[in-house]
Amino acid sequence: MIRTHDAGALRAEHVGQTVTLAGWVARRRDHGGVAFIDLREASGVVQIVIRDEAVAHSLRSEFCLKVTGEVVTRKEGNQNPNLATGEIEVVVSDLEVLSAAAPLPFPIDDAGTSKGGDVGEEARLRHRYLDLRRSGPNNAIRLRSKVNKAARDVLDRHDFVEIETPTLTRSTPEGARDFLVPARLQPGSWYALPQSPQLFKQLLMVAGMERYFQIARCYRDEDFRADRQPEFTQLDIEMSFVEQDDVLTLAEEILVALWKLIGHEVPTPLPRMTYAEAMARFGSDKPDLRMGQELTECTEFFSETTFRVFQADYVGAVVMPGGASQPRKKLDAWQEWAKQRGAKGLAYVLVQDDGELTGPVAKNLSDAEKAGIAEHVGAQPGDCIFFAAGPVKSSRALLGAARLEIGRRCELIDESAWAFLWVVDAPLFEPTSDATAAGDVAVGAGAWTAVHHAFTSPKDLDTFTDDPGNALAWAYDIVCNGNEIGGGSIRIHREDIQKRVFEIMGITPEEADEKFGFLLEAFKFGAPPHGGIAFGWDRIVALLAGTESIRDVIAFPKSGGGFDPLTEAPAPITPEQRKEAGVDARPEKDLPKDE
RNA sequence: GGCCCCGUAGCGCAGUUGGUUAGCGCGCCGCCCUGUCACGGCGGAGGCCGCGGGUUCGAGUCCCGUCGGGGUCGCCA
Repeated sequence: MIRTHDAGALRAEHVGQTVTLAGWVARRRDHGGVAFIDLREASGVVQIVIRDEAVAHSLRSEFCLKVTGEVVTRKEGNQNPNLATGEIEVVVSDLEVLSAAAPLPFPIDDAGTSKGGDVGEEARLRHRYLDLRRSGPNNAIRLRSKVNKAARDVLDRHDFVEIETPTLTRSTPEGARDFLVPARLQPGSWYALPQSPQLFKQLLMVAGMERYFQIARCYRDEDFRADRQPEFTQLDIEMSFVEQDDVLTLAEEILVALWKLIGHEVPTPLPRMTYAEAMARFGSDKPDLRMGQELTECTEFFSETTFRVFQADYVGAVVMPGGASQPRKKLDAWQEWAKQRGAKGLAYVLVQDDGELTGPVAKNLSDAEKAGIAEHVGAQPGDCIFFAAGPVKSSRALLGAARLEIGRRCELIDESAWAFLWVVDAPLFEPTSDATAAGDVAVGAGAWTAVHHAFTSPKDLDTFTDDPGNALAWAYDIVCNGNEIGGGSIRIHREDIQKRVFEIMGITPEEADEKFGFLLEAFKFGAPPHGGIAFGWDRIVALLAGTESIRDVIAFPKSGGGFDPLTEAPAPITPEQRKEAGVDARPEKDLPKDE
């Protein structure tokens, strides 16, 4: 090693020793005859003292240095209690510039950042290697490594086998767009990058691995969102001979180990809620339980109403505490907010301090309705009641979004809380019209499509064909603070059940064979019952790191549009590459169109 | 794909109802400084105001288009 000691580990006990350190110039304070440099490396920071002005003068921020010197006690009054190494300093006898640094595009040092303002994300990503020298981003990536290890430790205790699956493969059944890779050796044919290792992990169960996991890269070619990257990571797990509870218990053990890293004890078992209950109470399949303001069902309450808007399949409400005093302008803004979400608007009633109901909707209510509604929805004088009426699903979704917006605006969310929740008993199918509104690549042409995926086991094997809309699945999502951080299911391992599921989804045997015949074939050879879960690793690490964006916990993330500002990928290719890759090759026969 | 916001010095930002020489902080460069730790002092350099067009006597400022970034809904588990 070039260094004899870690700079950040030096303490009073090292006084008198001659040490050689290597690191970067974090800050320099040149006084002419004497200069101080904060030398930074992975272990921390130590102050080095240079008495040779000729040596010190040319040093600049982020020069990479090797220094040799004696560790000495700092004089009384010269200690720096803000530094772990603040009782000592290293008096340099020899200094070598290992590598000089050009002027920096943005400040690296924390003090510089606090002086000069936050750095924009684009600049940070363009010089991500410098960004990662900064303490915040650096710690986030280091935390991610610890998170990986913590999970591996738990899984190792349970005899899991870590197995890598291919990234050049066939389309997997998640339903997003695939990234495609041309196959040079078979012009006209393409690999797909996996949207998840779903099919492979099931094959590994057939292969007798029994307990598989992988920290797996997944690829989905969808439009960008704050939370999304075209490539992202899952902790992917699959287990044989298990039931739902077995998977949930293991998942909880992992979550406990992860949150322990940041000093939080997650109490287990985690609460569970059915999908139906989550939708009814929170208007969401991933409720944020850090706040109250649950939705109230008012369909029954308004069953006799003469107000035409409320003569609907569903009427629900959510209360905004203190919302009655909002100025007209703010109430109008809520309408805009609702319209942005594709709703016609957001009906509201203001409960005045004297209990009188006002607002445009109030005059349409009967006296009996006016007398009872505040109590029915739990509104106090001074509150605002928002209503949504119409189809159950969209109305609840609107109220659920309103609930969260109320939480933000009224600061009802307990930011210090960690609220975990299992959402179980998800529906097996949803009407295709919901899923494929915009030409989705959903598998199958039937009236129903799988909510999770086509291999999810029905809870009731006898009745699901009769009433697909109400059939429940052995599927579960783990939710933390309103984020879905993982999900999985017990899979179908019986051929007859799988056939019936395909049938309901309108997948013909031919199509099934074309898309995942290899899996169905595998299932003919004594497939064990199995199930699993996949965690959204980027989001989990972001939560643990306390950052807003998953970009902060990815070493080299992409920015909007899938562009990497550092490498400037994606990039055009040469005509030669184009020809060789076979991008333009005409296949002998085109496959039938999707849909 | 729809809607909203932002592009001004290396970085973070200001720039009035359109007005003459576009500012501030940090950083950078030079000189000085022997106990600082967000060191300090003096001096200096650095701008296609994203790009293209238009309105105007005059555009960083107003209009149209375009590119880039961010957010959000659609989409995506």
